[in-house]
Amino acid sequence: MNNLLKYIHSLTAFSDKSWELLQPALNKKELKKNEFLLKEGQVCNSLFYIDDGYCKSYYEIDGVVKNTGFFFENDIATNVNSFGNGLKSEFNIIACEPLTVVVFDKNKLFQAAKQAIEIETLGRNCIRLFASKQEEFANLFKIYSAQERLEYIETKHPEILQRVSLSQLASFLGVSRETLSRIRKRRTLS
Amino acid sequence: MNNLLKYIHSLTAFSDKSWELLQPALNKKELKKNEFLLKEGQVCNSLFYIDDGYCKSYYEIDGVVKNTGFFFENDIATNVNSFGNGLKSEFNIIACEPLTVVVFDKNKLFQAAKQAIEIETLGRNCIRLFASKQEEFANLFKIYSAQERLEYIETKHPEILQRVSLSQLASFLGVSRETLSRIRKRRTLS
DNA sequence: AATGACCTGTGACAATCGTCACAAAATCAC
DNA sequence: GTGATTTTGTGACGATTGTCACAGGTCATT
Repeated sequence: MNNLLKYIHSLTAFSDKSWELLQPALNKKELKKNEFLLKEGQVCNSLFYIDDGYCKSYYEIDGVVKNTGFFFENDIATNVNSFGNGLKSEFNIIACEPLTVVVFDKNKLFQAAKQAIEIETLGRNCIRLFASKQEEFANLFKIYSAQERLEYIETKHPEILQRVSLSQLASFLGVSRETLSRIRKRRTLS
Repeated sequence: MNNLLKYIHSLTAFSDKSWELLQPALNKKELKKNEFLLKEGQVCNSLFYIDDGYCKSYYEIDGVVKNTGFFFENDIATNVNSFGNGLKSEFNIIACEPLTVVVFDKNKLFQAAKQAIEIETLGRNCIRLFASKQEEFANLFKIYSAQERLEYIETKHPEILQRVSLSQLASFLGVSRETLSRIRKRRTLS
């Protein structure tokens, strides 16, 4: 839990008492590669703090996998829409490597937040970071071409390229595997 | 302020006392068409509750306008990244019609939130809605084609089509104006 | 060494898209 | 109403992309 505590302190002031109050909502969990954190159709009642390893979110449409997000150490993975509104999730979250997460249980988290405003503030900050990330990637598609999106990831988020295969990255960039391969080729020629 | 109060009550339990504590952070403002709520390069220190009219966020890249979001009545408009981290905004927010907004001042809001957990919770819920919306639109680009994105907007967010011109909508969908026009033509022929 | 699973590249071809240019239609200001 | 401005549609053409098919490479396991 040390990584989590550091992460929390980087986000907001957090007393020992708040940390104690938060404990009942936390649950450390180890997952094997390809185990699900969240399945399509389920309601998401958890936030997943990624302690070690990484996971991805993906839609499966007509049998085709479309990756929508990658979550590494010190990220929070969840389905905000399902978590916040109690709706069924339209996508999956799956471990891409052996994965260690700290699971925040929604109900117990809300109970704890009522007792300590620091926990409420922590929640707000977690969601703020999440929103910030989503905004960043949503805008990528509106202002950049496929090639520019790749270059953006290369400069601003090299960690993704270091750990995710190009096949996996392609749908995240909104292009086919073959197109991503050709974009890379085009550049080396010029 | 009636609309805002209803909006708040739809999000979270909110006492009269919290409402009073919140007042110093609020400031009603009227803007003409094409007035800026936020300019590129500025730090965003406000949340804008849209009371009447609508506005949009856009990047201007090499002189070309790229719309990234539209905000209507009962939406909150802001730059989460700038607001949360105190960074300069990379995009603009501008009134598309005569606009009435309630401006939340960041510092005064945070001060009020320290005194009432209900305000802190309100903040969390506002950001949660924002994150939810961003996630929805970010995923659109990863899982759908341009035509499918248009159809998604038509069925799930018809209010955008009713109020925004097709020229304005095009960059939001990540295509050129001409392509959007042809997608519409293609469909009427089949 | 052999096997199988996965990843990457590439050729061919059709579909889609961006850009430039211009015209028609709709809207706005006076 | 009239002229100006904005919006939308469309033709032409080159660039980019998706799809299908196949080949070579890497890596872990046996």
